[in-house]
Amino acid sequence: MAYTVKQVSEITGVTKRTLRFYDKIGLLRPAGMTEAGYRLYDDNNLELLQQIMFLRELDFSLKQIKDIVTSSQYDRKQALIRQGELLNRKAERLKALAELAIKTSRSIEGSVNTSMNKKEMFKEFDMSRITEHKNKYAGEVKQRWGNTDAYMESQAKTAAYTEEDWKRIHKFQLSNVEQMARLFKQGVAAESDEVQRLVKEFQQFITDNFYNCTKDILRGLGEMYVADERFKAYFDKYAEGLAVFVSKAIQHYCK
Amino acid sequence: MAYTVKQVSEITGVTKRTLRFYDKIGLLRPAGMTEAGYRLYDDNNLELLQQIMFLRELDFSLKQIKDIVTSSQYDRKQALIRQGELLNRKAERLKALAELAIKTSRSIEGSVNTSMNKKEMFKEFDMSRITEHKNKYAGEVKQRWGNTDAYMESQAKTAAYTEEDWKRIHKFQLSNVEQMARLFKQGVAAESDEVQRLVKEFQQFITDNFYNCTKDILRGLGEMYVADERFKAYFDKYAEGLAVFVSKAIQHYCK
DNA sequence: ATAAAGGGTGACGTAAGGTCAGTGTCAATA
DNA sequence: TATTGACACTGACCTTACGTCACCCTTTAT
Repeated sequence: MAYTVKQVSEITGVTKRTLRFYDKIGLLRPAGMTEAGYRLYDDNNLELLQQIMFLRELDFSLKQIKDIVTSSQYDRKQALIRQGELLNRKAERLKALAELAIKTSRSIEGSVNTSMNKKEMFKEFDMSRITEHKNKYAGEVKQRWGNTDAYMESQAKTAAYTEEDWKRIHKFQLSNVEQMARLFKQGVAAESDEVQRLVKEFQQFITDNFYNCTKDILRGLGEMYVADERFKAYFDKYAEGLAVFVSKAIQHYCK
Repeated sequence: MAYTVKQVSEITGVTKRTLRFYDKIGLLRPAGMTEAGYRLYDDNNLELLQQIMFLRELDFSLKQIKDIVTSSQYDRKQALIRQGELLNRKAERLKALAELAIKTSRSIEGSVNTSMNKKEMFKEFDMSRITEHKNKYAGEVKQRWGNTDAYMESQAKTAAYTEEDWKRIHKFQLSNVEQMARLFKQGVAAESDEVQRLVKEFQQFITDNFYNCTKDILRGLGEMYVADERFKAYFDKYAEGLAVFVSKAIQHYCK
């Protein structure tokens, strides 16, 4: 079953522009294209789109949504159940707000001011409880990702690497650490733009060649560089104290 | 009771930046200013802010909110009651979505595809019911505003009209309706250019001689021409069914 | 064969703030 | 009295998630 943009738009209520946008940012890539470059969606696309819409309804940003649904840890069935819970929670918040509105309206006796407590007037608007759970949900996926998953992805990727690839990788790694060492010896701060740029390059490098290196994972690496003697030795070979320096730079970058 | 930005921010959960923004766009002007230019809010400001937050929760745009709360027709108590209803409606939509999520999750049996109907998968996302009511709410205020206001404008204008003016007015009205009747009898469609031109002339005529006849108001007139027996009789005197014809022409024009 | 309907890209616009830089003010403390 | 830290101000630019517009190409129906 292939659907054109228009059809998808009609089935789902999402505008054509939005579909093109989601394609562009890589959130929802159509399953295929015609020769003329027309987008063609399939049933999987529709299922994903439904997921996206649920998550949007819960006010996740598109970026977060992308992280969530592209995680290999992602299990649609489990996700739907969690989403159901969160939607209920949100509904309850709205119910409470509705009650507050009614209650407030009753506290207005004609022109007499039976004024409510000010804080009470805004109590139900508080979103922290929901936000907290949202973060937990977004986190749940990422957390596990960091551990088992990154490793497996890395294994899968590197299995196919040629000698050429490995050369390239070593070359980059060497260049990156040498630049770090140079700046470190020059006394440049770990928080400086130059150093931070190197950290960013490093993160991108890991992502490109091994696994999706999120900030959480990167932070983990940074900690390891000082905690694990082998890594520490590797860095300190270039300059005494470089491990700590790099670790600091990474911590700062991940804030 | 005067509150600083920080205090308001703490009581309501709205950020300082947002408060400044609302001030800038004229949505929530602080009751006073210190000599140094510090904003000072009072209890009325807080009440208004609560209103704003309710309306935001209902996804009204700030512009709409401004229109609503600055309307002369605005009655806070009534508004709170309406808002309570709308919030409940929104909560129910979320409940339905939650159920859909659960239902969808159950339709996934391991890897077996008990696929749901595609349209069903997106049914509950449809916002038209809520949007409709929202428009109604935003409209309600404007409606009354438009009417009473147009009426007063009209009164002011016509008070100064001479007999000469009235003759001119009657003449136009007669000519307009007669042309309508002629085209109608000839079987010309209500959507045709000729008829539409007459409608446009009519709108301009009202605007010039009575009050600013917006499309909204014109639409209202069109509805009245069939709903109100006296108007209906006036038109049907020229030709049986003319009232409906004119009404249709106006509806088409106002799209 | 031609028009209408649908598709494409790219550029620009918008709403509702967030973020940052630079500066002024107030209350309390040293 | 001087200073310091919290709080305030403005203005400029950044961001997200699209809408809108202009302009051009395909597909389908007549």
